[in-house]
Amino acid sequence: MSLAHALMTSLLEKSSSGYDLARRFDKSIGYFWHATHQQIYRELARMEASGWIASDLAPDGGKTRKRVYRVLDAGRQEVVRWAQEPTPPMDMRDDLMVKLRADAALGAHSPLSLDTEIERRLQLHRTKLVAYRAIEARDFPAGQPLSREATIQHMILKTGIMYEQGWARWCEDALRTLHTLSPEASESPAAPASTHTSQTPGAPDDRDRLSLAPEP
Amino acid sequence: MSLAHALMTSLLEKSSSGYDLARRFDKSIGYFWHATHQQIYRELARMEASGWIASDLAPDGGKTRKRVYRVLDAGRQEVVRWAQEPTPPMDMRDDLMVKLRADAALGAHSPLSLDTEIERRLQLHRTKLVAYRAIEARDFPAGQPLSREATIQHMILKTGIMYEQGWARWCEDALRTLHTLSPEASESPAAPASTHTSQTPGAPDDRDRLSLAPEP
DNA sequence: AAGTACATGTAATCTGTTACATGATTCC
DNA sequence: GGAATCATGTAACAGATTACATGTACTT
Repeated sequence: MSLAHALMTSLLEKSSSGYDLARRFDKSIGYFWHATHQQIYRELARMEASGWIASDLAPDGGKTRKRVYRVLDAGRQEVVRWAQEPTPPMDMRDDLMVKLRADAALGAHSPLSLDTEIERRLQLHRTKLVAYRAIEARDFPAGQPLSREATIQHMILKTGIMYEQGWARWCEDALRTLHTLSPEASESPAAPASTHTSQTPGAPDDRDRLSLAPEP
Repeated sequence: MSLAHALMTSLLEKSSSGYDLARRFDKSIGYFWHATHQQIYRELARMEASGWIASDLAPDGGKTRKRVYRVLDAGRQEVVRWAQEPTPPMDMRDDLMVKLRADAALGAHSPLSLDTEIERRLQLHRTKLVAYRAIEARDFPAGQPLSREATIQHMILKTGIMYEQGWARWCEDALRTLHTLSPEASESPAAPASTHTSQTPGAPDDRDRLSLAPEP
């Protein structure tokens, strides 16, 4: 979550202005985590107020308003502190999961045609995958011994590859499953035409499929 | 993002009060997407104002303040509309990625000991994986023909399994990589003791490893 | 009688998004 | 000279997080 720490990490790699930082962020960490220039400027101002970073005017003789930020020692220490505190893994929070659940809840009557959306997403994931693989081939040629820094960066890149590949495979799988489902849409032995999901009141049917309660 | 739609989906599956919804959400969709009771109450109020849902007092004769929400037709239509509009895949935005980059940027001098954190995360992912697999065995026994609804729910569950498995594998891999790295921490051919990352000013070294710029 | 779980909220704060504003510089 | 892009910001709002508040019902 902490954008400040992500920005400082980027500044540790290279001191730069807000604008440059925004561009660099977009092209590196931003592939995992997008931030607008607004957030970045606001956060830079705050971090400077906290004494984590400092800025100098660009060495272009005042031609531009550019201000170059660098990480101070307090900032460096803060990054170290933060890096060592445990953080929970992110939720996957993907709309597609909810849409699938909605599709299941609404039943075969309402054709949500999620396959179009999944197809679209498949293309997105494949595109990213190709891009990542190109970087891998360019920056981490096989067989070469890598420095500590490069090894870690390669690790990060491989995470992106794993992620996109996982989703691409998932999309393919989902499409297959949906296609086996749609032809016999109205032939399945589903409950006939109960438009509303409301149970008979008083019946405490709390046993959802997919709920994570261990057997009582 | 749209929490409202996620909540309506849950209400479509079963009408319930804010409190119950919060609990159910936590145990189903919440495994992918956490929401606090605050968000839920606020959102319920808004959705009622929009005419998407309506509430009745619980059929317990006013003993409790419980209000049971159900989805109205306008809400149902809104879910359908939303389900068909394209949504971008979520960022992965995982702090671990940034921490790894920080580790690389700070160099081998500062021992961030990320392996402890990764170990911890590995346990979390394994725990979830076990839980998901238990549900799978309970609710989707192999070989049984499933209804349309159950098939979709199984799909969602398999996504969770894929996700946790992917991260668990990643953690194992990362630990191995880090362990090959740490013994010879100071023997690698790294740049010697340049405490600051700042380049000689004027040298526009914009060629970050791991940046996604296609060859110029 | 005291404590836990139920049930619903207000308020403050922080993070994220969108729109608008402004002036300088570089490219054509 | 006009357009694009560089570079920095203000303002307003929407969404999420955390802390606090309040009262009832069930349990021991």
